[in-house]
Amino acid sequence: MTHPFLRKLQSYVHLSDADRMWLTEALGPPRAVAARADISAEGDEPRVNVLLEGWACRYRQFADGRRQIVSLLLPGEACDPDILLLDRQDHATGALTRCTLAPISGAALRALTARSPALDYALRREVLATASIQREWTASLGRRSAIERLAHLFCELHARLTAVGLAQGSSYPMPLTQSDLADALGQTSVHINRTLRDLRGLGLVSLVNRCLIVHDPSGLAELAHFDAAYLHLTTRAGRR
Amino acid sequence: MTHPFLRKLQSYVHLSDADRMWLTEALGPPRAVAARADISAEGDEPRVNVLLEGWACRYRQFADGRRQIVSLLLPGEACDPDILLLDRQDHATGALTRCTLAPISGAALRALTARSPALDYALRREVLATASIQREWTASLGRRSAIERLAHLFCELHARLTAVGLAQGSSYPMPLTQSDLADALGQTSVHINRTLRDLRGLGLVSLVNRCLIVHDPSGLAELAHFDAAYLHLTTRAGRR
DNA sequence: CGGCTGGTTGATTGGTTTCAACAAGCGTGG
DNA sequence: CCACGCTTGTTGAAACCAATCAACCAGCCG
Repeated sequence: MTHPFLRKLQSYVHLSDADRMWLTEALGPPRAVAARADISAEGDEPRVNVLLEGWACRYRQFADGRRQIVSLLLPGEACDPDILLLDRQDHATGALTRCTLAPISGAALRALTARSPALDYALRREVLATASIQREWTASLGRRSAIERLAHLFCELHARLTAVGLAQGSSYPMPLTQSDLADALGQTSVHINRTLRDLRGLGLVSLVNRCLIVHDPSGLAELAHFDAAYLHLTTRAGRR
Repeated sequence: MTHPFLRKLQSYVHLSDADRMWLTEALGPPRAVAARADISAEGDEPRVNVLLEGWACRYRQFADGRRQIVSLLLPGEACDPDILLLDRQDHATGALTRCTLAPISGAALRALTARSPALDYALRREVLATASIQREWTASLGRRSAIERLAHLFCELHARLTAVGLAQGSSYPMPLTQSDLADALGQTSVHINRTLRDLRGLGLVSLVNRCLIVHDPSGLAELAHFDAAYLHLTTRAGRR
């Protein structure tokens, strides 16, 4: 059974059978985390976890209750391996749905990258892609309107989920609540609701049963000015 | 003469004399870039440059002219070394003032990290700090009000400039125009102007002659809810 | 049944943008 | 030398996008 972490890394580079075996062996015993529970808190000792199932996020919470989701973590994604260099985490990680995640120890990680140049490359590239996504979010929050922002996120999620084989054609699971979307896009849930209605009214998407259906992918991409280059997925693997 | 790149890396970890020599030797011949000129464009072949003098930024420019400055680069900072793994840049880099920068080749970089664990650590830590700053900017753009955002940026710049020895006490050079600030904070220059006036009215800062004077550092930090932890500067070196 | 979460809609407020005009500084060229 | 254009900063008035406040509904679960 190929897990999404393999799929994700293979969207960057071809992995040999040995690579795949090593990578799978490096994962510790998976553990489950309840929806809405914290995976790690600010100030914790850093640890590297790979998300095998479910959606999670990095977030910052302010004293007065305001919350900003800083990045979304989808199945097959991990937190930055280099984070082990720090002695305390600078942000919290939370489960948005029920999640299962597998730890990788620092030693296992070092062994992996020492053994396989391909894995080393794939892991570094994952870090670069994460940074690039973070920059794109910065640009979105700074300069895109509400409807562009939401459309852009939907496009991004479509591409990222497709890369790990979790999208069915032009629709995909959408477990986020409107509040979660609001916290990710720097808005209120009320306004997300209205923007969602507008997108529906334009015939671009509909959201039923926690599942997003993109009726007009190119229309959505055009509205959002979406260009998938920043995700750094290799087109072949990324497409399917 | 110690250059700011040394200062910056030493704010993370102690470097031996050999480390300092190796690092200095790794830098190629410095070149000057005019203010407002591009250092690299989207789609360029990636190269690692260290900024020795002047301020620069990473930015994204949309087709309709909207611009978002995604991160600021201060003297002593470099672009992500791992970027060499990619075949095209996903963002543009521009000089905000006249800059001088020195290239580091991939080979020189590999030699450095192979020779010195301290340098390897410092460079990785620089990457982590950059990522952390990027997350903080995301949080700022998403959830902070105009005045908090500006105050937070001023606090951040004070800490970062202090780390490379470019702040004089509680004031520092501020070469950014109000338009630049607007593009960094996701606002219009008109509103930056008004927000600046508000900060001045509160007696927190004043901005004269391209130099920012912080009259009430703790008041400014309190308004911004600023906590320097995310910069990952070691306190001693960071303080000076 | 009652309480809770998540979604929906309307009315109102308010922070920020947009548009517009103008002043100050500064380099350039006639 | 001064006129001119250009950039940067400043301020006012109006328009607008999104937040806030509030009410209500549906589904779910103890």
